Amino acid sequence: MPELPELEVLRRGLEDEVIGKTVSDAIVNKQPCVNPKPPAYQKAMVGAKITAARRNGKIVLLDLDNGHTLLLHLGLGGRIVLRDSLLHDPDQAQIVIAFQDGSALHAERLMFGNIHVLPTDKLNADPRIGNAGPDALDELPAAAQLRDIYGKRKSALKALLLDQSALSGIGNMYSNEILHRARLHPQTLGAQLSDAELQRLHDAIHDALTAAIADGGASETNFTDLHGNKGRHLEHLRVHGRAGEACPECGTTIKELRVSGRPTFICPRCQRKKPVRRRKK
DNA sequence: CAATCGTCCTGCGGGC
DNA sequence: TGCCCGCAGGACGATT
Repeated sequence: MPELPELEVLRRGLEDEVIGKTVSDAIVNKQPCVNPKPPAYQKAMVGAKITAARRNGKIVLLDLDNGHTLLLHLGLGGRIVLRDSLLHDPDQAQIVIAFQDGSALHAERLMFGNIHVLPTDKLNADPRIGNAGPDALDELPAAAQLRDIYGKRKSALKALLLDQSALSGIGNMYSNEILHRARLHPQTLGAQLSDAELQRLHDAIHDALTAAIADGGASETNFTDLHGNKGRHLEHLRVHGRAGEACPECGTTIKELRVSGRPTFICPRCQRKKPVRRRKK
C-alpha cells in the first residue's frame, strides 16, 4: 500500500507534469470512487486549470484555478499514471482526467482509493485532512515536541505510528522500518519512552521516509510513479516482509508478529521489549 | 484480507 | 466513600 514516500514521489511527478494543464474531460468508470457523484464532479473539474500539487500525509492535493481542490487517495494498491493520449485504454482506468493537450491521468486499481473534489477553503471538512496530525515528513516535530504527541499516551508505539491524527503519512510498512531503525519494540508504550528513545524515534521517522523517497518509493502492490516506474526501495527494506531473513544490523533472524492487529516485523535482538516495571510496595 | 475512519463500549481518573 | 462525567483506548463494522 502506498504510504507517505510513495505519495511524495507521485506528488513530485504531478508537480513536474500537470501544473498548468487544463482539464478537458473527467471520465468516471467506477462511480463509488468519486465524490461528488457525476455530473457535479464533472462540473467542478472540466475547464479548470491545475495550479499546484500538494501533499498532506497520504493524500495528494491538486489545486484548481476555480476555487476547488482535488483530493487523491490511492488506498491500498492504486496508482496514477500519465498517459500520452485519452485513446490509451480509457476503460481500464477507474477514473480518467483528460487534459486539453491530449495527455490524461489514469487512476487504476484503486482499492479503497478515491478522488474527491472540495472547495479549497473547505478542505478541513474532509476528516482525512481536518483530523490529520502534522505531516511526518514536512512537519515532523523535533524530538522534544514528539513527547506531546507520543510520549504521554498509553498505547503501543505501533498503534501510535499508525494513528494519522498523531502524525500523518505513516502506514504499516514504514512503521515496521521506523521501529527497527529506532531499535524500539512495537509494544513499547508511548509514555514509557525516554528522551533518548524519542530522539531515536524522531531520527528514524525522518531517515526511513527520506531514504524511501530517494529510492523512488517501494512498490509492494501496484504503486508506480506517473510514468509506471516502481521505485527501488522494496529491496532496501530492513525488516518489513523479511521474516526468516537476517537482520541487517546484527544477523539475528527477523520475526513476524501481530501488534495492534497488524503484521509486524522485528529483529528480536535489536528491538527488545522494555522490562515491565514492577510495582513498588 | 488489505488500511482507515466512524461508532460504540468500557474503564479510569478527577471533581465534588 | 460513592457517584457522575469526560476522555482515552480498544473492538468492531463499513468501505472496494
